[in-house]
Amino acid sequence: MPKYGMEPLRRKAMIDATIVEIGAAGTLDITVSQIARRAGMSSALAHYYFGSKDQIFLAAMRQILEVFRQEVKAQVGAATSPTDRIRAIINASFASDQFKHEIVAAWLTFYVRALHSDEVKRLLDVYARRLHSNLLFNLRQIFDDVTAEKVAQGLAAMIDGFYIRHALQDFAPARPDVCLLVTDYLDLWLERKALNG
Amino acid sequence: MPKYGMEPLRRKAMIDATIVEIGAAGTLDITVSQIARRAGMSSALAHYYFGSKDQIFLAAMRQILEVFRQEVKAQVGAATSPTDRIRAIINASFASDQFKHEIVAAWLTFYVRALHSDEVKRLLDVYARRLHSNLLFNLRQIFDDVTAEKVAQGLAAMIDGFYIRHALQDFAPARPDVCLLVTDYLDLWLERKALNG
Amino acid sequence: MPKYGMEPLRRKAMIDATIVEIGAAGTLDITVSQIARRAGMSSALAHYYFGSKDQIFLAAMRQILEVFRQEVKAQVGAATSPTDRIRAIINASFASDQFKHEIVAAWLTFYVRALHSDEVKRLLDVYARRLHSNLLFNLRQIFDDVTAEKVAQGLAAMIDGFYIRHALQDFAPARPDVCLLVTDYLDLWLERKALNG
Amino acid sequence: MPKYGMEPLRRKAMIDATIVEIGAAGTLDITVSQIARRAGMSSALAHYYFGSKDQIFLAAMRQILEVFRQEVKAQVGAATSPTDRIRAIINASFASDQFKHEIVAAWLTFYVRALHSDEVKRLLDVYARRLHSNLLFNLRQIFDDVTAEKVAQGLAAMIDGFYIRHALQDFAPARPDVCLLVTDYLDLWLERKALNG
DNA sequence: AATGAATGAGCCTTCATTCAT
DNA sequence: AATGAATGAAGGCTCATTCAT
Repeated sequence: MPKYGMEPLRRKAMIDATIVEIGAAGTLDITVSQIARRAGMSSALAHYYFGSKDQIFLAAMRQILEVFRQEVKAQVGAATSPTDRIRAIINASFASDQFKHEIVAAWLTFYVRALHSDEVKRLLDVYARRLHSNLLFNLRQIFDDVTAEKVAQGLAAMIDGFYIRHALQDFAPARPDVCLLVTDYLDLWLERKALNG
Repeated sequence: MPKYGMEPLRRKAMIDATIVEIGAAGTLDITVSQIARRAGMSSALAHYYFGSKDQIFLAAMRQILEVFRQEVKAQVGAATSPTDRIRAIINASFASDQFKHEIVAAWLTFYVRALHSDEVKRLLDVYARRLHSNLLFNLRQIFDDVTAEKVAQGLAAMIDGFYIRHALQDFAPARPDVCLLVTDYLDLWLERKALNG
Repeated sequence: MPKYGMEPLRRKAMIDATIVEIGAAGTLDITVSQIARRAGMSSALAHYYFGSKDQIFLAAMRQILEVFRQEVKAQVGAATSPTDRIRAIINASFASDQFKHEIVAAWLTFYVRALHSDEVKRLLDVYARRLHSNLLFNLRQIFDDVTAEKVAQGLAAMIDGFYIRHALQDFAPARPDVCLLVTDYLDLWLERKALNG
Repeated sequence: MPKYGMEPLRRKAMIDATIVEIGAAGTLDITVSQIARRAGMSSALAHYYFGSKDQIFLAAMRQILEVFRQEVKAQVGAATSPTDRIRAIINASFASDQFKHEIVAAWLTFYVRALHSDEVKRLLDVYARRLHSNLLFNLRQIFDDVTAEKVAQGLAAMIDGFYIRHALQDFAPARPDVCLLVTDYLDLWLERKALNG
């Protein structure tokens, strides 16, 4: 059954299967065979295309980060003011795609993996820095530099926090409420600014 | 050379070793033998006392949660007003003991484990609910119920968010700054309340 | 881009690549893919031409033996007396081509392979018998039959012995010295014969 | 079925099984499982005791070399003159134990392994150097230094050569004849010396 | 003629767990 | 109480070989 030009399809299938499998299992303790089976191929073929289990995971992570990047880009692109752009970033972070069970599970497992894999840590860092500079750039058009930095940190922490709580706690607020809460954090700062001059 | 009354000491040694080992390895992918070696005993004995690897991890987690509970209790007990008590909870969450590398690593790994272990999930839930009701109880003495709930959610998310960022990002703010940022979130709400009457 | 009449070239390329690869790796533990890559083709094509890995090795071995046969033939052909012909055989055995690292490695690995491959054993046997009868034929013109047999055995053993030592030991004598030592063995017998009448 | 104090027995069993298995298979391409099965244990236990396949092979090789060393020591110890001691070394090299099929197979495979394993090469080197200095020491009491070196090289080569031929060729001379042939090489040199004064 | 694609079989190694002492 | 001994089960990875194109 070998066919030509399968590489991109197989790679895509493996990456998707990896994310689904992590979600289903809730661990990185999943075997290459499991993933390959779900992707409809032999584990040998998975190695043929990716070289090693590590590379499979990295590819999956890259895709998740890339999809997220696109989401942010799209939402931010449609906004016109700094405040709107910040709200767009927040919304993108909680976009429904990102909030699917398996994606959140994947994020979490990647976080853990970052603790002892430099490659994974590097990838996460890229994401974190991009988010940070993105927020900071827009916040600086509203607040002074020191305040902007504070708000950026606070927003990022809140986003990550809700993300994780959503993954783990049944009584965590639902997506729309989460968006409102984070957006409201920005509003609180805007109010303080208005108050203090 | 077996001795009497060793059980509690052995268990304690294993639990401590588990936490240290998780911190050192940055994964839950550590073997019972590794832990046992660090605790100065054979892996067979570890099984004798705990029954299974799962139970070892659960015991370690219970200890971490218990230590945290004590920390909160102590700090909150010393406070006299609702606002102070909330600040005490925040401070306790970022107490230096909790912020040590290995503890944060352990937390993270437990989060992941919660994704597919009901037992772990239950334990985490207990912690989360306690924190939540603790915050809520004090916030309700300041804000109306709806607002209190919002602030509680926001605070909890921020705490978790900073916690994780601290574990993973080199450029995350340091402990004192983190405390200030979270406390400031409470202040923002107090200011809004003062403004709106 | 398939071409006509490629078969002999491809086969030759594979055989040469096999010998080089064995020399480079120092084992028979080399993969068909490695050889094929070095020969500039796909492993699938290698199978197409040779059928199996075993056949590839056998072909390589046949070539080595054939080259050696030619070498002996050429050198012996130029000699005119029995003594000279024997010396020619010795020289041919240590001809510089035969003494290259990869060839010696290949010989050694073939020896081992002979232990459990009848086909390989048969090939080695052909070589050994030819060498033996070659020596014996000439020795019989100098010595009585019993002595000739002894000298033939001794010479063959010495040749093989130096061959192997050359492959494995840093302090083994160099090629010219080896030739002298083996030739000298013949001289020792000639001297004894002269002495005893 | 675990019992105490099994380590030495298990190690011995594995080493013996390794040699037997190499002999039976005629390759180093034997699996740890095969060896372990022949030694009556699980492959996991084999790793428990040796750590890796490589270590198993090295241990087997060390034993073969050690047995050979003992053999030489015993035979040489009983001799009284330099000539006798050299003859003893020759005899030891072809001692019946050393000439068993599986031992010869093991030697050969080790030779090959030496081509790409420094550890194996080192072990073989130790053996070769010991044999060489052993021969040289005694030969120097008979011949001048230059001649002694030549004879030592010639003897060593002959020994190795017959060894290998014995392993591979059906028509190679039998053990007693081999001994005589090699010893005779020494005699040829003694005769030449007597002749030349 | 030539190759990318595909797989089954197998190997080394690790590990949680149990058992005899 | 404590441990060395022992194993079954699995997992990642490799490779000769075959198939579709």
